[in-house]
Amino acid sequence: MTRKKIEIKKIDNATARQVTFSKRRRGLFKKAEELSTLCDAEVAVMVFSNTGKLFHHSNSTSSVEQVIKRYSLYSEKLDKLNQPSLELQLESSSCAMLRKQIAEKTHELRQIMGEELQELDLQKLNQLDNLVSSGLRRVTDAKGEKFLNEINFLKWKGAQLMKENKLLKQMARTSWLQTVLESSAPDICSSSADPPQDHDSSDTSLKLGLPFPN
Amino acid sequence: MTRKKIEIKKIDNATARQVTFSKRRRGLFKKAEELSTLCDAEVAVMVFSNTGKLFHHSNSTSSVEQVIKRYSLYSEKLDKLNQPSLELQLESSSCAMLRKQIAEKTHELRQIMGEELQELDLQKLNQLDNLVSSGLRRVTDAKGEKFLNEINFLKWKGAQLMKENKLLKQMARTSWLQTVLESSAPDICSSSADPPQDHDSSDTSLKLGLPFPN
DNA sequence: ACCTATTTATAAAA
DNA sequence: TTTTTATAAATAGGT
Repeated sequence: MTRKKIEIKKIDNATARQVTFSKRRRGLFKKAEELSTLCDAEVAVMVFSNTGKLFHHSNSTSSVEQVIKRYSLYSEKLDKLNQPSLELQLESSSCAMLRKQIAEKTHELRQIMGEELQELDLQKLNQLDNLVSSGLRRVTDAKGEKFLNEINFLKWKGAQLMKENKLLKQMARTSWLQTVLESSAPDICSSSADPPQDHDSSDTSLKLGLPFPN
Repeated sequence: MTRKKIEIKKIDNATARQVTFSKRRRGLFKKAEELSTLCDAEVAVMVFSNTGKLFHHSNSTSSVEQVIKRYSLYSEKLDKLNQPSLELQLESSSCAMLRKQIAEKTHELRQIMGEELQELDLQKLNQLDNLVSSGLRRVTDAKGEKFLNEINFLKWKGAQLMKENKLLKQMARTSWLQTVLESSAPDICSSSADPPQDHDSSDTSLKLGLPFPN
């Protein structure tokens, strides 16, 4: 654009092209800077040379990254381009895989619960039957064992309480006797004879096998 | 930059600023276009006006998005900015949710198959037992029905084949008789008496209830 | 990288 | 916004 007007088309001479690239790139960045300063605008410029080298510029108050981020808010296309990029692709595909796995497991669960069986052939049905049977056997066994354990524990606890109770009863009688012996008033006998009866009733509940005396 | 040289600082007059913004923006984009054409470069320019409006430009052979994508390959920062952005965040959290769901379903399946039952209390175990029982009942029922259907179908098919066979036998006898009557050589009788015996043997297999005569 | 003739961009005004 | 126009800025080609 001086000495001679040039046509705007690719410069054939590689050296000339490189020189022009440098000059005009600087000019472009300068113009960008001026625009952002004069008009209080946010400007970012990205340039890749034909050799693949990257040059970029943005106004001092923001980075190219910030401008790109802001740009992405305006562009639906950018999301589409970014989505299948690098780890996002993996993330997305892993998500799809996870969904598939869930679908499979859900289906498996349903078949085990006796739904959606039409698609299975005789052999598969038989296998499923065996599978669920063995599962049920294990669950039932576990249940039986746990119930037995619980029952045994309760029985043992009952027996313990019964023993304790017996002991307490004896002690109560003894202390009552002592109280009687220590005290010189004979008329107390009839009124303090009731408490041991309470002990008896709670003992009865234990003998009937109820979990707790109260 | 004509009529009067201006200082490069924010233009106070809003109208003048808007005019300059339009003109210089166009100038910037033109310069960008020229640079890309002359030097075979990839150029993208993004501009946000102080009012928040977006303008952008890129050379005709590529989009701003493409340039941003290429730029992001050079910038580690960009990934960090894009990763926690919009739907990717959702994607990531949904991924976590999906993983959780899979873990739950897997656990459920294992418990149904009689594993990892220690954590269940008596009531839960009983519920699980009932659940698996009802599932097994449905599976077993489905299996029984399917087997019966298959057996009935095979029986019916066998009966059909038996009928067909009988018919073929009759036809064969008839045609053999005709052959005998038509031919005047009496010594053929003994040698051509064998084929009907083959028919008989296949009949026998059907009568025994084997699925197919061969 | 510098020079400079010439083209381009653009500030101010309409 | 766009056009006009005088002038500043950018730059092609040469060194």
